[in-house]
Amino acid sequence: MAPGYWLMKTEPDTFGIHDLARVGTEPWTGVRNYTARNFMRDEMKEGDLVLFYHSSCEPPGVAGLARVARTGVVDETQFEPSSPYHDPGAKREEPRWICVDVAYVETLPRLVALDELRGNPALADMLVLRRGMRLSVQPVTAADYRTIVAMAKKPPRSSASARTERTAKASRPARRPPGRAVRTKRAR
DNA sequence: GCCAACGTTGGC
DNA sequence: GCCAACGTTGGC
Repeated sequence: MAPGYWLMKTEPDTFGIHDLARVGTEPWTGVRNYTARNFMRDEMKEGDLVLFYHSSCEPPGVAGLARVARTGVVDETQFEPSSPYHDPGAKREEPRWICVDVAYVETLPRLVALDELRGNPALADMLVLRRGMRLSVQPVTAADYRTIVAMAKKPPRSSASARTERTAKASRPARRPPGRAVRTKRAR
C-alpha cells in the first residue's frame, strides 16, 4: 500500500530533528487537539512519511524527514498528574489520547523555511500555508512532500529574491479582510 | 444548541 | 511581546 504523507510540527527548543536523530523513535505525545488526534489515530499508517516541521523558532520550516513507526500508541502523559498534558477526564480503560511512534529518517541538507514554501507556487495549496492554520498534525500530498525534499537538496534562493519577498510581504494587505466584523476585545 | 469568554498557537 | 485565528468550555 502506498504510504500517506504528513506534516508534523514541533518546537525545536523542546524537541527538534536533532533530538529525534538522537533517540531514533519517539512517541508523539502531548497533542491535545481532536483533529490532530484523529489524523494520528484513524488515518496514519505504519510507514507513512512525515515532514518534520520546526515551529515557534527562527526561521520556522521543514527540518527533516520521519516515518510513522507504530500506530495506536497510548499517550501516557494523559495519565500523569505532573504532566502539562495531564487530562483528568481520561480513563485508563478508555484512553482519550492516542498517538503514533515517529521514527527518524533524515535531517534535510538544509532547512526549507516557511518563507520559501510560501514562495513556491507549486505549494500554494499546502495547509500549513493557510492563514490561521495551527493544526500540528496535517496531511500533505505526495507531490508537495517530494517538492519540499527536492527544495532541500538544492541551494536556497538568492538573498536578492528573499529581499524581494520581504518587500512584497511588507506591502501585503492587512490580515483581516476589509469589512469583516472585528471581534470584541475580551475583558481581562 | 447557541454563543461569549477564554486559552492557546504560532508567525511576526 | 503582540495579536489574529480558532478550539473548547460552560451558562443559558
